Amino acid sequence: MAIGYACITLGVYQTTLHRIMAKNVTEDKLREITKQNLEALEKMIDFNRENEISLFRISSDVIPFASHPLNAQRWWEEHQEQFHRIGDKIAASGMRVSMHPGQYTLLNSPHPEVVERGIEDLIYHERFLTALKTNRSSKLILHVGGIYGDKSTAIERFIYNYNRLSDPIKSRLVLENDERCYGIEEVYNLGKAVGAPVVFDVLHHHINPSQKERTVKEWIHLCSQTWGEKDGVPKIHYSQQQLGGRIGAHSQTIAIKEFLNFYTSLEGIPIDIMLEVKDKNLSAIKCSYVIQAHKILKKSLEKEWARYKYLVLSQSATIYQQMRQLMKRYPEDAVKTFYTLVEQAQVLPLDRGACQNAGLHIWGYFKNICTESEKKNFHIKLERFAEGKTKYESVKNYLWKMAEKYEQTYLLNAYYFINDKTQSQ
DNA sequence: CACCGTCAAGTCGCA
DNA sequence: TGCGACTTGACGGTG
Repeated sequence: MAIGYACITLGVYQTTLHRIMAKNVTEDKLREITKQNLEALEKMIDFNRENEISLFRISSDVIPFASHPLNAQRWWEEHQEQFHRIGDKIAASGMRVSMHPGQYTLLNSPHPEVVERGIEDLIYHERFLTALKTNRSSKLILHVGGIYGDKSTAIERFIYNYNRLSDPIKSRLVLENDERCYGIEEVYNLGKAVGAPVVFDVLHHHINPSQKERTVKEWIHLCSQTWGEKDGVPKIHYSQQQLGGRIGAHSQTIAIKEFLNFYTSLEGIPIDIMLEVKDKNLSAIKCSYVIQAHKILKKSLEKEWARYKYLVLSQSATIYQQMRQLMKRYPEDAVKTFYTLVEQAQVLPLDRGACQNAGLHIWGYFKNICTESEKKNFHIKLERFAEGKTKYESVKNYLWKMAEKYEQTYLLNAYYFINDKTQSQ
């Protein structure tokens, strides 16, 4: 039973994936970005290991233009050493990694060239997971695709092209219900027909339910049976609706209460849960800690507190104090209370006073080591923010640059610096 | 340095 | 018939 997150690790230094635009592509730049992105991936894997996250979706963007004619490099050979090192870390920690080709990867398009590009993309993803020396429980998740005016023909085309795929690809492919075209019943039947396991996506199912009267738990149970022994623990996707967002938009964070209701309703069906949520690793750690609260060491929650504290302080000094006291007393239900307080802080509106206060606290790291002009610059920026003349981002950006310059590792891994305009308005 | 338009790909739905 | 949404934040050009 593992809980994981997808593609991006927030608030962890140098885990950004880099890109290049088609018009700027050169051999050297592709090579450089590939190397850099593999280094970033390694740092994400390190973070997951250090925080006991054993389920992770690797971004398709690690290799730029991976399945595009612009990139003819044999990256899996050129960067073999990096792949092996990352793969060893994954294996050593018992982490399960997956990949999820995007919305442009289609097996059932009526346009042959679209299908061929789709197959190329699957070859890329399979090659990536194999370069990491993962076994076939490392999955490639795929949607069925479009309807093109005639669903049954579209499904036939899917089956036809699925059967053209190589065995290594087929042994990794898993099908997922989507929010528009193919509901779980159709995907389940299709999975049965081609012999592919099925991932049940809770939010997609909610938006695009199948006709047949079955409960979520029954569907999850049925889908579990499509997973063979070598496919690993059956997996589902879980996300929550962003309030006020487009239907199907993923929420900023996973609300613990709602998650626990869902989790309890499963009554211990053995599954892995991939969270699809904007705050990524933050929710993955939160959810996995909350469902096994009694097993969580104080040390682990202290690590979380270290990452959250300035973010909380910038939202509310009161909640910050409550959490400080909580960590001091550390009562029986500390884990759940901790995240409940974090959630309370997250929904508060922007409070310039609290932001200013947090800025000053962080400035404490620099006030005795900085130059006069840095000191002056900071106070000007903070002042301008307090007067409502600039965004908090400009203060944060400045503090970030200072943290980098003076190598304040503690700050470089603080959630305070996560760029997210929606989080603090 | 701050700001903002653009981005490799396919399909669907709407004007 | 053509364009925006989907999703997303980094890139990269401009002032």
